[in-house]
Amino acid sequence: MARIEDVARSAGVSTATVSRALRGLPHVSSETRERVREVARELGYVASPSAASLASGRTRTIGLLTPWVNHWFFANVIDGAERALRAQGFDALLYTFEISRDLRRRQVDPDVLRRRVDGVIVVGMPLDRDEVAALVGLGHPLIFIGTGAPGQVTVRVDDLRTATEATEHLLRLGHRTIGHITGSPQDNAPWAPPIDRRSGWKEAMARAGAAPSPELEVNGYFDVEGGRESTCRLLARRPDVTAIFAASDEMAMGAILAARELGRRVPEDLSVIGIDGHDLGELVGLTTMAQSAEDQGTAAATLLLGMIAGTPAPEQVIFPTQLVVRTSTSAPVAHLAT
Amino acid sequence: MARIEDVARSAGVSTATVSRALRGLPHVSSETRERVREVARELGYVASPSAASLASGRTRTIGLLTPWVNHWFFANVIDGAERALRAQGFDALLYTFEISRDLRRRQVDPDVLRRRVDGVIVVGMPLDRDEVAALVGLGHPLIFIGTGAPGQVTVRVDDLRTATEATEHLLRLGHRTIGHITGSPQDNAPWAPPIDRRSGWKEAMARAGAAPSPELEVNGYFDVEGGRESTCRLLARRPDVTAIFAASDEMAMGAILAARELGRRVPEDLSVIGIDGHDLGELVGLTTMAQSAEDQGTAAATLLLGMIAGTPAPEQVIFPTQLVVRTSTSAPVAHLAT
DNA sequence: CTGCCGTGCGGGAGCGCTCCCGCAAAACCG
DNA sequence: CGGTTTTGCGGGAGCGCTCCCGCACGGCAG
Repeated sequence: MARIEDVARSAGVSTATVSRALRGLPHVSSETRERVREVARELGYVASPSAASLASGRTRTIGLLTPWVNHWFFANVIDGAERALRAQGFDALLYTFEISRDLRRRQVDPDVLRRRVDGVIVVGMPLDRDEVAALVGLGHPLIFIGTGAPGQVTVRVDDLRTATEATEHLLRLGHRTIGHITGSPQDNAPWAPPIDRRSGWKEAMARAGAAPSPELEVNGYFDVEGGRESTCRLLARRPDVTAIFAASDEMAMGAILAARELGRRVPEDLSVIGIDGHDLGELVGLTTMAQSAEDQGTAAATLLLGMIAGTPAPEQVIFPTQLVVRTSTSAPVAHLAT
Repeated sequence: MARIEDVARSAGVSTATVSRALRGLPHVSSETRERVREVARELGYVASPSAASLASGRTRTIGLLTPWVNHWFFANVIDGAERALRAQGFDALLYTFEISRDLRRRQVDPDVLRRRVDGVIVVGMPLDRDEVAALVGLGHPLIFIGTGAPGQVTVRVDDLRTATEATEHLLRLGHRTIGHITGSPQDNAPWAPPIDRRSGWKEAMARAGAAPSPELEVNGYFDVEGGRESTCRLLARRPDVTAIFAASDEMAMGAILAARELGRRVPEDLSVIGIDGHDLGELVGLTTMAQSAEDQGTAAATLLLGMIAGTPAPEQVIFPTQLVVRTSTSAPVAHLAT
């Protein structure tokens, strides 16, 4: 396997010049650069990343921390981020931290990242104060997507407003008793989407004079099964609920599933709206507040690479959400009748 | 930041002993090992991966090559693989190679992987002969999931049999004119799932005396939109089709969508079966041949780590698929009538 | 008692780059 | 035209590990 010295010898220059030539640094004449490139190609030379990292202290690698990749939001964010990183010659190192219903999530261990990455993107994962401090302690740029952290650069949507609009869509249709499916009871980080989404629902309800009672709130844990099961509980407790606003499309789909099981027609007997713009939303006619996860991934990656290059980044980048009305929401039957 | 020498000095031993002690190698007394560990903890010492890689030639990193991560199969495989890798202290480096309908997929460039990984997992991506040769040329263990390559270790399901069973399920219900949604016309690698799945359909049809005419075959490109659109084409061409076997759940969901648009009831006017066991299949009552993508990812990772450690691996690991009957398949209406 | 092997440990040569410095020659400048 | 900067390039000291080799010492078989 060719080393930089082989290229240097073969091109009749020093290793320093080969390094400069191949990396596009200045202080190399264009003829020399071309000759070095040619020789490198002939020898099939590829610089050793380990050696380069060791010598330079830079790894050209970004750590992607996420609960899972098999959920719509996360998969799309990662797809977008990975592509943007690769376009700039950076590698994406994946670390998952499964969040399950019962088990406490494994702590983020900064030691694993130490000297291994030039920056970190945290995707949709609320971190406690110590974890954030540990990541900051790595001394590399850090960026959050979806879930933020105080004082950290965050790419996200306006959760409060998005939730407000979703709720108002239902209110406008004439619903008064609107249930809300949120995440886990453990979601209590003040900078986490479920909190803001619940607040948006509460505020919109209160403003409309509809009481956002705690009875109308259930935990759906951000997955389909949680949405289904929590909807069953909600409807048993409050059969008068005519509409449900779920904090994610996956939970909204679970709600539709539950309605079907309970013999409630959607939207006639139960309107359902979610947040995300899940690919399969169309399949079930799900009305939703759509966001672009992929764009957020791309933006975060680009921002992070900028920070690594020394460009100051804005503390918040807010992405838009858009109401997409399909067939899972309508006026309540009672309302239609009058 | 503490270096190995700091630990050595502080513990009163040589760097060689620190290295041995911390990595659990023999020829270190247990008292020395404990002392070294203690000192390392106090100093917050973490070995530099770059330096270790450079010196040892091993990176403890695995390359994951996949078209995308935002598709059910791929996301779940990657989730499973990443967890298994991490459990053994290996890192997962993600490389996506978007396969789109029009654009030719970007070639796999082995140079990017060179000296960066100790092994490679290719997830559901048919590679041409040169690409396989290039990856083999890296000199590291290589393993395929879903899509194989001749002579390479592959983790997959029995696509031929799975397709046969899916088709036979429809035949048993009384269907005779069964359409098939396959992938892209460019799928021609003989070791790729779409090919085997089509063969399974053809064979089952032929065995049942139902002509598997090319007219019954459409390209769905393995996504929801492709499934929807191709189903519209198929039903326009052959309105007598009473059932569709799609090579993936995502395409099957597209087929259901199309049926709905065309005013065909599922399953009364059109039965649909897919392959995968997609999380959201239940939502639309999709009958499917379920497989566990996550288990395949875990198995591949475990196998690969074994190969790195020198354990010989079987050339094929076949995972089971299981018929899950839901509400998207039934006897054809005509059949019911008689 | 002698020879041999296993254990515990240290010395130090690499691994393959990057980057600081130094130097000559060319370019620039009033 | 002399001085100053810029450009092009080489030398070589690191970067922080791993691993080969050598050495001392104790146990053990013959």
